[in-house]
Amino acid sequence: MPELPEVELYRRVWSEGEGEKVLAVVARNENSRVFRAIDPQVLQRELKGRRFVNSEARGKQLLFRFGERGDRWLGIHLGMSGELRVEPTKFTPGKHDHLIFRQRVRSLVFGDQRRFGKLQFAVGPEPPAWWAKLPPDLLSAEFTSERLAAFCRRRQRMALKPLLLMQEQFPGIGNWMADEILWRARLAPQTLAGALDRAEIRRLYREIRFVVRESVKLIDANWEYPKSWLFSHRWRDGGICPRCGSRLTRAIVGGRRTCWCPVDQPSK
DNA sequence: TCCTATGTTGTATG
DNA sequence: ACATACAACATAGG
Repeated sequence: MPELPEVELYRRVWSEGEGEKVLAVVARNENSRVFRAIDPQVLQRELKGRRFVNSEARGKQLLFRFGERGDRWLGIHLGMSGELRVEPTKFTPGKHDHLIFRQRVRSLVFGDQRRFGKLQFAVGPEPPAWWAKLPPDLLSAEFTSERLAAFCRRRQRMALKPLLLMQEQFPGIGNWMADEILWRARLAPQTLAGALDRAEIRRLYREIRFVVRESVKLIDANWEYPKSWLFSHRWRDGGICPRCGSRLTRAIVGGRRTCWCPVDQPSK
């Protein structure tokens, strides 16, 4: 169930194998939904014997580059339950392990229990179109508060919670990050995007950037964050706001589980 | 048994 | 055509 920082963590896991060849490509459960966009046999033919060059994460999307010319591109979206692991060269794959790259001293494994994940592949000198057309990174100069304001105007009837989950504008933001951002910006999740004034847009912008930047910096191996964040208090009923001590509210907003502080984030 | 799940997408509706 | 809402996808765990 990875969001931006967890996806980046997974990228780093596989990066241990960068610079080394893929000796064998093992695709299992070939009818699995994770292969809906590619033919696993093409993957085997095109990547066997190729060097794993490098990798990049943008939002929840991952891109892995292979080949002496760097012209083989593997895209991975982890969906709800995807994971990337490193295992010994010879290990017995589990039921949910769909793709394995065997290298000299390790195996790179893609597993996905619920199979909402998606693999993509392309050959060419440049990153493929589905990668190049991804929206600007939230920490880039392209993501400005003016851009955020324009999006809020266009989606003025949408509540902030589902708004922040729209990957076309907020790549990498997921359910917990959206709650964290709104809590820090002191905005109720049901607030309509079109109702924000200039100062509120500014706050939302600042906290989007803060949560993206700091979560990547602070995430640990257990996927945990400081207790001063909303993060660890939002999962179960009865949680307490780590800022003001009030009882947190949990409800479905925009179809998704949402947690907020009714005192710090009052409805208008 | 029933309910839940950190995501995306296709379809229906206005 | 555009914006919005929601079921569907597949599976395991509490």
